[in-house]
Amino acid sequence: MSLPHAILTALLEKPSSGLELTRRFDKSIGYFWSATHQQIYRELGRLEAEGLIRTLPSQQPARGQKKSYEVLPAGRAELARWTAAAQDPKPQRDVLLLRLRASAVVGTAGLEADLRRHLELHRRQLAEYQEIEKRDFPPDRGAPEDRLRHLVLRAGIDLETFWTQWLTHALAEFSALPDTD
Amino acid sequence: MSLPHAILTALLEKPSSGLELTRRFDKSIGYFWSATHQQIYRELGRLEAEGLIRTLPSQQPARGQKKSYEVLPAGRAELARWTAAAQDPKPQRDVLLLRLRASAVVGTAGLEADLRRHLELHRRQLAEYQEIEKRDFPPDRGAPEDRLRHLVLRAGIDLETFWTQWLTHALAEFSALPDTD
DNA sequence: CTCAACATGTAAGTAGTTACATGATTTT
DNA sequence: AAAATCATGTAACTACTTACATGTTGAG
Repeated sequence: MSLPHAILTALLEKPSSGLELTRRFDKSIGYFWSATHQQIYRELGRLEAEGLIRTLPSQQPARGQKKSYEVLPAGRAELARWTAAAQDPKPQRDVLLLRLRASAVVGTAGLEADLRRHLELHRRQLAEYQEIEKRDFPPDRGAPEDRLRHLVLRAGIDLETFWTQWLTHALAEFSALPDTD
Repeated sequence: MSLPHAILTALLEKPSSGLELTRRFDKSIGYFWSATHQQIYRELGRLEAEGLIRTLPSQQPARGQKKSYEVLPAGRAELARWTAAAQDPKPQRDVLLLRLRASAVVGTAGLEADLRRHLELHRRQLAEYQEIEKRDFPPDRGAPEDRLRHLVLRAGIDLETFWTQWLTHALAEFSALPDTD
């Protein structure tokens, strides 16, 4: 049950319409919680039905017409409750590691090329994060909210750094491997 | 569509029954692809219907009675195909980072305790991985399959190392933060 | 003979994905 | 007036989760 809370956070940062939220989920929040526009519209409907958000006044609801939402006090309270509540980490799911393990059994043919591709993708993502860090988080210590957001970005940067290093190491191992296929 | 391939890999490593697979998914493969026994039984049924696996001969199927499976040639071929096929990395989903971002808006009350708990969990997981590394992967270079499996374990170790470091850093930031709640 | 542990399964619900539908507004 | 883009939505499907059901085997 995280998508509704991701949306509440985004709406508290700035009231938005469904499509605007979708765009913001394509960057920023979407870096660690992705969502499609279908998910978002459905969830906006639910949140409104539960009285956690409402459409901005002075907007007639109509298909094809923009409809912006804002968070109600009950929504903010629910978000605070959820943020503070203990939650166990979800078990990892990583397809690439699974494929590597499978390749130990059925051979590594074809896998190396995709590792290379992933390395390139992670390098690009890392560069994008570093760009954001340079732009939005100058070295002087900012307001507490900014320091928290910087922490989140740091996690993204460090994770992408891990992947680029690990993939580089994996590719080096691959080239030292006899062709097993 | 990764679960069936995780199961094929596990069965190729060693023919097993549903419960045995469940146990192995609680460690080893489950470290990066978790699954419950319900998922596994359902998937075993599908894989058998598709002709990718079969029950070991000399076993009468009966409820409550152990039923072991082995991979058929078609199953091995499908696993090899899937391993070699290019796949985009799935977008990240991390609840803890989402909660941290929410805390920038609704306050950090309660979150610190859970960060501490997560740090402890990741430390334990890291210790477990390092134990496995010491036991199963001695420093001399083993067979190619072992080197591939070691690579997978290295990813687990490095990821847990990242989390312990990042959480330590985050907690240090927290204690330097004014109470915003 | 009862109880715990082993073993396989069914049912119902939630979350996420993919494909498609429809109206409104702006551009050419 | 046609095409592109903006904007909101429906429908169907797949994967995963949670709760429960049922039979078998071995220990005390």
